[in-house]
Amino acid sequence: MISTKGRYAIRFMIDLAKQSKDTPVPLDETAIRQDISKKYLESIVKILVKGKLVKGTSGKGGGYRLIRMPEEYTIGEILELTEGTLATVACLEAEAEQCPRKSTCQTLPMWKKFDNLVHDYFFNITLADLVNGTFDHESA
Amino acid sequence: MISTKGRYAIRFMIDLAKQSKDTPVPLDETAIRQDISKKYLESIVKILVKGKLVKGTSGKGGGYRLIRMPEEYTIGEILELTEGTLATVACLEAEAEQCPRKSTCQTLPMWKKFDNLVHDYFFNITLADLVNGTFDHESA
DNA sequence: CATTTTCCTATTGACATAGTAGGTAAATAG
DNA sequence: CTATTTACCTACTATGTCAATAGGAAAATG
Repeated sequence: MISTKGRYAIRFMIDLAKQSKDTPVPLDETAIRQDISKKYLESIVKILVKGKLVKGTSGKGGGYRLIRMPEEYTIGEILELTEGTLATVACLEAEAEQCPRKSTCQTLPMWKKFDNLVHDYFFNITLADLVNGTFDHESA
Repeated sequence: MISTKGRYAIRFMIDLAKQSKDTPVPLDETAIRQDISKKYLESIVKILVKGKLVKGTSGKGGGYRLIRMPEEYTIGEILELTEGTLATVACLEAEAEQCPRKSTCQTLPMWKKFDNLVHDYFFNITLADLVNGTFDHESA
């Protein structure tokens, strides 16, 4: 399950991509436009700043802006950063210790293949795809 | 993220499929073989019984057995039952109320397509695939 | 009737989710 | 230089789920 953290983060970045010409976009505006609690969105944006996906500038006339072009962000990296991991089962997480059943486990191949599927899906969608609505057309 | 509930349920059913000739398999044995806490496994199996995926018989000589042939169970239905849902985002859950942003949401198509992907994946794997290790060979 | 087994209810500790509250620091406009 | 706007930071809370554990009641067999 993908939580609001990841989903709001994506919507925030779409909003940035659409608004920002040159000037940074204040959080208030995005929060209102996207109908997300400002305080909560703030905590999510903090993750994006730390992860160097967006840049914030303080003070009057400040706000947030993207660091790269929308085409250069994959949805996968946004989700991986905000959700902590994109791994779908515990035994495939990066920090997971080796499972003793690993060599004989009859379910592991299924999880591995699934994990690849998920990974491939989200790392092949860019922020630009969502902004342009390109995605909507190419999908079934 | 798929929790132990779903993963243990699948392992439990694989175990049943492998053991059961005619006699029911007691929970103790599966718990030991699969190295899962008996009491915890019990709570998961209860869900499977209620969902009519397995049948339990009490008393001496009792235990659990599959109701159908392994080929007739999909992993999708096991996961959907034990995990409660296979929906990957809240707005696509069955009980979800209509999102007001639905018509204009630029992320919804992505989630929908992803949801279909997940659904298709798990509903096209049967219990028999895992038991036979067929899955292992056909996968990358 | 004793034993084995499932079936049922309740509780627990740890953690995550989805926020809220209240402030400090930076930058600009007047 | 000061008021205002904005990001930045720490802490708290309510609710829920996860992964178990505990203890017994009911059913079935030998």
